[in-house]
Amino acid sequence: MTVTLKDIAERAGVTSATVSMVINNKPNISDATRKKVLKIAKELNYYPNVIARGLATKKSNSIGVIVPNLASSFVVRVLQGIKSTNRDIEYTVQLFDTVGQNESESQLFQRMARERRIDGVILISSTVTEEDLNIFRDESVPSIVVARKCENLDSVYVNNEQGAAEATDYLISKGHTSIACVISRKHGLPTEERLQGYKNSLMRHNIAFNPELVFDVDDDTMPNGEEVFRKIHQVKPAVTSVFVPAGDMVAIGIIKEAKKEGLRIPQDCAVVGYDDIPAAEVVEPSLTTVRQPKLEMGDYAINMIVDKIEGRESGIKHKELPTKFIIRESA
Amino acid sequence: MTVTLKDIAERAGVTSATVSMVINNKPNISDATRKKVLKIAKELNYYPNVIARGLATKKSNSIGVIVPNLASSFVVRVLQGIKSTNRDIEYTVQLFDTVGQNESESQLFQRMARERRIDGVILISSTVTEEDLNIFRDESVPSIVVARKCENLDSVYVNNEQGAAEATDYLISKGHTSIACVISRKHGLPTEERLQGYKNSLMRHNIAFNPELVFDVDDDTMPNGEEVFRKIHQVKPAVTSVFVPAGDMVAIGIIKEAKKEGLRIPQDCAVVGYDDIPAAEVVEPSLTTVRQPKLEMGDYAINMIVDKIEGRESGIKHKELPTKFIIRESA
DNA sequence: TTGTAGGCGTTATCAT
DNA sequence: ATGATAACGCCTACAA
Repeated sequence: MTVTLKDIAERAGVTSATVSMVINNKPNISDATRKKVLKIAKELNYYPNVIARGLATKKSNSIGVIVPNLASSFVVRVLQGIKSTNRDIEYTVQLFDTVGQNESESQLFQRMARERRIDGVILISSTVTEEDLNIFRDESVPSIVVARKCENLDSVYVNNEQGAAEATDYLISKGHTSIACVISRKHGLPTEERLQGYKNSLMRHNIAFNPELVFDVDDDTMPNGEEVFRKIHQVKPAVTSVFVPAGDMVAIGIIKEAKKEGLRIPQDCAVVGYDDIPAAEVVEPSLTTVRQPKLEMGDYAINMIVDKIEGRESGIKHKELPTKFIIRESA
Repeated sequence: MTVTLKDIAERAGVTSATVSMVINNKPNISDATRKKVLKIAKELNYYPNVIARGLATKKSNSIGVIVPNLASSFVVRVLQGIKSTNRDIEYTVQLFDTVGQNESESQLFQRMARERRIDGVILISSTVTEEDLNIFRDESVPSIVVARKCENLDSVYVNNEQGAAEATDYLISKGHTSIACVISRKHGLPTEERLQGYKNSLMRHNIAFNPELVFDVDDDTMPNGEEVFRKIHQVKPAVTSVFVPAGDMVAIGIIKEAKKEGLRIPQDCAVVGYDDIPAAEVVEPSLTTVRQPKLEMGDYAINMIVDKIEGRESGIKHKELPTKFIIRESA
């Protein structure tokens, strides 16, 4: 049988109100009853029913994390950051993904908010539209978006422009002037920022931007990288390096295909990826890439959202984290 | 303002009881009121408060997933399986990990159950003791354990013995008689099973089991693989192949180190891993390995737990899934 | 310092 | 077919 406040109250000879106050560490309780109540609670192995508590307090004590796709190692890594910080926090994490769902992120969010399932949400998604993000602001549930800069919503993101510029700078410093750029257009804003960083770097070094050196890919997969390199390889005069904001798996595919076609990396063609996934260290030559501080983003996001929920913060906050350029062998 | 049953009831000129019945699709409601109520609900953008509902029905409509460590790609993959099946299911997934926590899996489970946070739990963990698992059985909340065979609890797992035997068989069929085996003892039962499969295979082929060819490693990381290969390389007479139940990252480390020491893979030393992680395709030569049906395990687990929660299943069920031997270049 | 009483939003059991 | 009413377990004024 499940034990409730009332059970404890009866045994202790007090009312459930008193027991409640003891359990919640409220002041103005005599030491004697406090001790007695706690003792009995322990004996009975009492745990408060969080649902009843939630109804009374209008809090669910849980935070929703909405992710586009658990298959993405980026997303998982941010989630790890969230969870490991979440350790010391009394909120439960509810996980939602939207891939293959008929509900959009914002619809899902709205429903969760209205159903009072969650006290706040962290949205990890680069693909929502600005318009959709407005729904997040309109609900009375705090939310923060990760990996995407966003004017009128809390957000934590990296400086993609700078990360991409740094990578391009590096290639240029190695003497490259013909640098292909492989992006993933459907990933929206971050892609644009990275592309801009690439352009900025070229411009700063007086290298003309050539739209024909920009290649588009659908997803961050190895086969896509292999395929795109075949196209890159046909460009005349030959490019000597490839920067791959689309992601490390594409970059790895490019390396594989380039080697297969007899090129030496990085001598004949240098490659720089984006993300720093585990496989980046495995491929040969190992992949030079732009690392995003994923754990830190998760960490910051959960702290921020808790502060919001508990009213310690108000107003819109933005946190920009730096990328880190990881030099390995491929460039 | 949040809209409740009562709000709808007032506008519709009925009581909240009636509205409740409409919302829940109960029979014996006149078409007229049903339509009217639904219309108003829609206008007001009503969503039921799941917490209040939970209190009344004594159900939280959520399932806990307890994982040892989100850093493990195995765990994440199972989680993916859970989530993608979870799509069509009205249960919410709450994620808990226990790494660095002072609560054990079973304590956490007990608390979640008693707090009525969850209607059922999926435990992905190979490291809990049999004893601890008893706590799971004792609570009145259904639970299922993934990746670990377990007598008196529902479970879904792979036939590790067979998977390991198959891998070993393959190496033997390639003419190897001196096969090192790299395990991770701290991972308990599955490790033992894999080791047993390795032994069985040797025995069936009349090859003496040599304990000195068994190496232990702490975690599934590349550096651990590199380190252990240095030891393996010192064995005289030289081994010609390595089977790595400890996991693919260790196997990849072994390949790297072996190449560094001038060996050709698989000619001088064949390597077989365990898990089939993404990087297995990336390493050169690509890694022959034992794939576990992770998505399927997740899929089965969530279906099973929902069936249990809803009383469609009772009694202890076990599901054994087959491993799949993936032949690539490293063996 | 403790008890009383009402409410949180739903569901469910009886009546009507 | 619908309405009253009492749970569900906890919290929180307010009263004593």
